[in-house]
Amino acid sequence: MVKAKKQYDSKSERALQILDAAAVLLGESGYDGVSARDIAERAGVNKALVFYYWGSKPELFEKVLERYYDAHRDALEQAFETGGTIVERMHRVMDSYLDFIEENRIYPRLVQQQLTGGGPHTDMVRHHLATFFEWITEVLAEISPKTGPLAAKHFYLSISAIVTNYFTITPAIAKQWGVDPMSPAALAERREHLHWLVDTLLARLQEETSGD
Amino acid sequence: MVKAKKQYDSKSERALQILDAAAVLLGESGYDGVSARDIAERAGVNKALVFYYWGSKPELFEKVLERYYDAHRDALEQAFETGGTIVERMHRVMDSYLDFIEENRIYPRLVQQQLTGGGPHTDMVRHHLATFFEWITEVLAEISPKTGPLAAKHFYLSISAIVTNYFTITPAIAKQWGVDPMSPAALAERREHLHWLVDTLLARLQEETSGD
DNA sequence: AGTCGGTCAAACCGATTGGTTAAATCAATC
DNA sequence: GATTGATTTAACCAATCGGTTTGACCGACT
Repeated sequence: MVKAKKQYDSKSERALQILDAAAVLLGESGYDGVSARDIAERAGVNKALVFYYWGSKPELFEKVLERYYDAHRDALEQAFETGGTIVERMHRVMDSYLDFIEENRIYPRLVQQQLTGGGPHTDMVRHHLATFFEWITEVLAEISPKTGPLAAKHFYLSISAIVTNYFTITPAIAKQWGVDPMSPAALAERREHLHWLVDTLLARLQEETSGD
Repeated sequence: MVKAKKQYDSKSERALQILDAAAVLLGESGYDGVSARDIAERAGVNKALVFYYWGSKPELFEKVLERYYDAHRDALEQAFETGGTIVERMHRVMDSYLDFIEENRIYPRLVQQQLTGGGPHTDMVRHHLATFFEWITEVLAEISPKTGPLAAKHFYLSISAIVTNYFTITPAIAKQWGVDPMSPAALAERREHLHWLVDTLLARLQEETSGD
């Protein structure tokens, strides 16, 4: 499911089974909505094994989040590092973000859960958001004023919101949406929309800031 | 807290105390993270009274959500109904939405919780989202194509995402944000950002669709 | 004085929670 | 074939969950 990191390779197969099962259930029902027994059952494993491998419930879910955050950071790091124009860089970042979410569809759900009061790991989310916050404000620093309504931080919020919320909202309005929002065609169309949107915003932003 | 609706006026003061306490705690910790004992304690009331007035935990939280949804719909209904240009109408809708959230800051948290797997009331959220979906697609129908990446449904998603996510994300990055994100000055600045953003999008959208 | 609805405290219920433990199983080693 | 260490199991624990029940208390009305 999530691309394996070195530190997880050393874990036994059974341990990763449990981690994967925990991730799925956490994404479905949230921290307090999932029991250790649910996880064990889903993983096809005895409940004691959950604690044998992962210590406690908060520790287990910490590892679930950590694995996703690490994978997310790895996925976006390259996109940020390489050069090009601002528009090119933003497209690359957004595409990497979309690629990652499409491969890990429960990820935006996990993040939103943490932000809206799910579990005991809000500090992790905070630190993780801060990282991307710094990255994207650095990219936009060239054309975005340091303060005011066109500051980079506002665009960071707006863009990350429109990228992620598609995956948390559309499942609830699939009927109105017409087609399956998670079908390849629908996902491609959404990506086009986001490209158009970012292009439009950056174009006017460049106009205004160069004119000052 | 939430503007009282007629149907709640008939309820006793104690009953509303409990409802308010439930709303606050639900916003903080989510459906499964709050116990009936917590609610009673917060309301300064005996636990038995919670069930005496509201029957059961799911019923109580259903009423919490219902009260918010009703208030939200009432707040936006007027904004949609009255006329004007598309840009004017969109501004009015967005401002009404922001006014409502600023007065009820736990509301976007409750919605996100429901969307990401919190409680047993996903159908209510679905129905509620569907209502706004129809409203806003109707407003945008004049300048938005019926299909493709510039269809109204995409803008509905994008705009509602950037409006609400400010209130769910900024509390987690308050340090990086510089000022208190919920201060009047910060809220006004965010509102300016959103106006600029919507104006920019609608302007280019009108260009493109009139040129076809 | 008696009654009534609202409120309280507290005991209580079965079910479920996170977590532990001691014994059983098994493959690999000697 | 005995030993070992890793893995598996079911039984078990105290605490908490949603929800109920009983009985007393209180102020307001008849």
